[in-house]
Amino acid sequence: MDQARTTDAAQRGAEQSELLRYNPGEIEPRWQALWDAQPDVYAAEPHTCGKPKFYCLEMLPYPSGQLHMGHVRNYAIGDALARFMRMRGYNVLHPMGWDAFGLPAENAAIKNNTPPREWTLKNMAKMKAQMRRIGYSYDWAGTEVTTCLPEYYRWNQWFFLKMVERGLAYRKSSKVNWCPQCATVLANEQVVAGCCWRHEDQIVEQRELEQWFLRITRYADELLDGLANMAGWPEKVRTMQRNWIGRSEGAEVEFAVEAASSAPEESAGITVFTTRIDTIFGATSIQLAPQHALVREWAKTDSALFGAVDAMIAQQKAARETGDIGNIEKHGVATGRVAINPFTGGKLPIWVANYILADYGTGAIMSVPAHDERDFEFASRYGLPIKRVVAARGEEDAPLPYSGEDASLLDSGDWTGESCAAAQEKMALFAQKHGFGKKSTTYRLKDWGISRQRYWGTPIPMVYCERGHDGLSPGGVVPLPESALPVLLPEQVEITQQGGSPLGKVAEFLHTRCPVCGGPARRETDTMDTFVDSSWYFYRYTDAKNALQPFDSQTANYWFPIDQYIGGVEHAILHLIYSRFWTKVMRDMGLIRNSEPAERLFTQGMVIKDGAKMSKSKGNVVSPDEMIARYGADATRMYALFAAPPDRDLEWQEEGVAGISRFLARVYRLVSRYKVSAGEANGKPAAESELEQRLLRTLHQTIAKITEDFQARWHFNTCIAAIMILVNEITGEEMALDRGEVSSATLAELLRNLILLLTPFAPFLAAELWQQMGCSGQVFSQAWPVADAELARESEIELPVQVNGKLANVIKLPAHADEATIKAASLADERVIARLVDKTIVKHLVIDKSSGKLVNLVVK
RNA sequence: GCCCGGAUGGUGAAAUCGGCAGACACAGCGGACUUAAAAUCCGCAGACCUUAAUCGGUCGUGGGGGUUCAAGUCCCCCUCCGGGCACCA
Repeated sequence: MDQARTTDAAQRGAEQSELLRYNPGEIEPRWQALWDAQPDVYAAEPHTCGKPKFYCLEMLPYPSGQLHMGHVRNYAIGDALARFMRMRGYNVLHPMGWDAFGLPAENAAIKNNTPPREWTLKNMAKMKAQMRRIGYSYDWAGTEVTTCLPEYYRWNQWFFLKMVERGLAYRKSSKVNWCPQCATVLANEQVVAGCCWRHEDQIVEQRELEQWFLRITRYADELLDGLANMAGWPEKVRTMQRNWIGRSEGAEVEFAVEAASSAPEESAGITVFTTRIDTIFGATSIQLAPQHALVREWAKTDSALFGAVDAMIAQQKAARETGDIGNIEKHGVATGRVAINPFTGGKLPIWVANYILADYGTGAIMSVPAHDERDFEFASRYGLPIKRVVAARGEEDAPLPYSGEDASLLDSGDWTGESCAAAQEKMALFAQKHGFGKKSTTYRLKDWGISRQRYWGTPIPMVYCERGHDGLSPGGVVPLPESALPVLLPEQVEITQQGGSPLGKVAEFLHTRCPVCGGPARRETDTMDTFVDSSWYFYRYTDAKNALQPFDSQTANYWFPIDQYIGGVEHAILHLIYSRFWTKVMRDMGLIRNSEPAERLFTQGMVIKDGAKMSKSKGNVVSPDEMIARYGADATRMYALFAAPPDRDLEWQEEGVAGISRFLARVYRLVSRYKVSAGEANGKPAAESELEQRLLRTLHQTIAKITEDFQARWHFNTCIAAIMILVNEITGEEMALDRGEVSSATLAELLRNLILLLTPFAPFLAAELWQQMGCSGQVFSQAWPVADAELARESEIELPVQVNGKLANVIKLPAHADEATIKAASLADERVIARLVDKTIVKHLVIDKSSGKLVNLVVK
């Protein structure tokens, strides 16, 4: 029988292999051309359509010119979801665009002598063609946003002016990362281990420059507190943002400085920031950052101090530049001055130390060696006293330093015996009441410096009035009126790596008139950080062609918040914090109602090859084009979903793509072979025979599994495995199908639903087979199949029987068997009986859970 | 140092609630078909012991302990890998 069957199948395979060969290279471009010819094929419907809305968003790419596997995976996930939601009856917005400003375009310009705009637009066209070839269901015609075009970046300028008005954009002098080889400022994310991302041996310098900043710190508390309610975001991302914002609640305390003999009139105090005011009775010195104003003052008349301070600043700088600031060896020098502890009246020596940061807190600390590891290390080195003032109950002699807070105070005056938490509160209030301190909160988050000395970015719409005219703010800095927008980025610009911002060398751009007094003025020649572009692009998608506003509020309010945002975890901090900030600003401007941009965020894993992230330098890059040429787009994207769950890293193995391609070929042959008999179907599918019952049962179990998974776990790998099981089961019965043992209506039901289940994963093949089956309409517009629980139900169960927790046998029973039947059956089994010889049954457990039944016999 | 992830066959992985470990694939092996190959189809496949072969048995989810009738899953300790933060007062 098996022999006959094998032979038969082999012959059938041979005879049909030519005729029914799956040829994605022919099928896919044919359907692509058809869809490309219908610009609105994936367009969202009007808000009045009555369907629930679903905004499915994937992070927009930088147009490097080549789609990489990370993109393919990211977009395959989003596209599967978008297609599923459409079939589930949602009005789906699924847009795509280009994060088109940025340094690579300038580097390419220098290298190839191609204008950045030309290079960028060419790359976009190339990548768009790649995306269309893969069959992603984007509404290109309705939504495509290109951030380097004035239709978009004019609104960056508009928002900037609004922020100037609201006091959210300001100019100040600040330290920036500077790469001498690139001759430009680098964004923080472009500094890798203290070096330039493009020149790995080039240490990034700190330069002092006048910069534009956005006051993101005004929203620090809201950005932090909001994280608590963002259940749809991964905990990991929320934690990273919490760390990044770095809120520390504590107190500021003012220490008076005792007049020194050399300067009897001196009176300035030192304000320290501390989160542990409860330990103040244990303070044994004051430590100042080397850049502290008082230190600078004292060093003027103290050359020894001056030299020491200079050395410490150099050490800090070096450590910061090599990324070793955390490991700097602690050094300090006593100033000979003395501060007064306002709580105890005690005298504390004032030191300058290289481990104190000038730009955090107040640049000054009270040193409590007994309860802070760093202070302990420092005090031990320099022989400063160490005084215990906090201990957990019964641990008064535990070794120091002890930095726990689940403890109470010792030797702390009126506060002795208080818990740390209570003392922190009470002592801060006490300090406030007596005028030498207050509660205070500091943040790690700094205001967002957006100035870039680059050409290929959004011009900042400000001018500097040369007459010293004072428009709104001091120094002749004048915002342009809205009517002057957009400030166009000039086209013919010589891009070099010398002499500051390239725009400064374009005379017709640089020289302008002051909008207030009409006098000669100079334009701002820096451009905006590209993270500005990506902070609000997803609002523009909802109304991409609006020439009068960034977007229509009503439209945005219909679509927002984004229901699902999908992208790489590498954007967890910068892009995703800036986007949240921008959303809050727009809300406060009255443009939108939502406070957060995205309800749910999904971060997919990286694509790995040979154990490492794909990169040119490692030479392990797999080109999507090559995969598509060899196996087709359906196989390539389906493999990206099959090889691992989407949140995990994925090891790219070409053999796996080939495997998926073989699977799709089997589906193709199956449908091609039975489409005629299925096509003749009339009447309802019926589970008449046992075989029909079995096939329909698997079908409905598969439908249920995939439907559920799309709404919860997104384990598309097991969804695809379930489809494979269904296909294996049907093809395993081809002999029976050939003998007509399954009604054509049931066959049609099986094949049609199989195609529908494949649609989110392999849209080309699904479209082709849907048509071959003679079904009408676009397959992706069909309703998603609904699982019939009745048909999915098993008639028979496989009951594992354990003896002392070890499997003895698996016995078959009718699904409806009651507990008595199960017990009897489990005791009647030979293999079980064999294990019960000379034993006494202590317990006879029958476990009945939704996941299945199980028997365990506990014997002695 | 602190905070998140992760570790399961030769490989990618599955096991959603504590209930049959290894579904589904890849690679491999054997067979059918073929002059041959490709393609296709059928089958085998965690390790070890036992056996002529079956049957059967033991062990097995990074390591060690624990809870439980039952642990990949829960608890405690540890190792290694990946990521984030880091003299942040």
